[in-house]
Amino acid sequence: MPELPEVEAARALIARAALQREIAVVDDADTYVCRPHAPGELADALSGRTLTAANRIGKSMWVETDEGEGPSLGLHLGMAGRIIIDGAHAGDPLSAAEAREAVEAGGHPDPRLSGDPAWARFTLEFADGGRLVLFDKRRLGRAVLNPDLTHLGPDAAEISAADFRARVGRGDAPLKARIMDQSVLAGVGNLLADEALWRAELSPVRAAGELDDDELNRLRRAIRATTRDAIRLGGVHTGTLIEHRRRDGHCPRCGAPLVRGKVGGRTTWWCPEEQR
DNA sequence: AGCATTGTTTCACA
DNA sequence: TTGTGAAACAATGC
Repeated sequence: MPELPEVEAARALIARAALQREIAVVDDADTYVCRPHAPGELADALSGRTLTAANRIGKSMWVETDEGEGPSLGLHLGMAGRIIIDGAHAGDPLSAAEAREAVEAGGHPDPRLSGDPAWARFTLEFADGGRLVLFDKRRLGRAVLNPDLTHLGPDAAEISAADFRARVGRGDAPLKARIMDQSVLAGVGNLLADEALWRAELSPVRAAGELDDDELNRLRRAIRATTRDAIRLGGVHTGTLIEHRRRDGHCPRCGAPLVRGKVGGRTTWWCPEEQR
């Protein structure tokens, strides 16, 4: 589930709990998660270094070492990854209820994390004995050295209104596919897209190039608001539409039956009455 | 048992 | 050349 809000929570966790700690041991044995690196390459590059800054664009994170003197460590949570540092975690909440619990608990203790070493796909063990773990049941997360982020568009939470209109408001592709294209705009995933389009009352299937300036501005505000709320409430799953779509299948605002279809190759829910 | 799944990359084809 | 859509990737959940 990690989309921009979950990744931002993971980045903040790293910034809060992992910086200024010397790396002693690195487990990079999972060659799929660490592809294209060979086992030992990340360990050789990172051992003895200290993490000094945690950054993010969209769903991609990179952590600097030794004030930028050392290699950077790229981290991606993929479809189901989370970051765990000394037992605290962020990323991939499995449900809205669990996300709320995690926020209320503050320290985020998670019973599922005890005794599941098989799902620790990449580990930094610090000299003080603590550890940072990329925990990922589905193994689609990544840990790489010096990640190439040049193909990413501006972060969805930071982009200016003019830049947003210029980048999103063009092309024949469905609007939803356009805002999920990470080279156009970085950070919007399947659930955040549905929620933001519903809030903006815009149809996911309209051609992106057809939107006028007012509609594009409205969509940008909806993406920002949805992102902000998701960070505050504990994740994308706390979205209003997201919580209603399977439960009763009706629009939470007007009560019309929601439509379920495929847009841009992804399952999409929307209100045919309000989203035009 | 079969289908769906939050993400990204690759490839076929317009 | 651009850009769209499907399939593959790994593994789990319903």
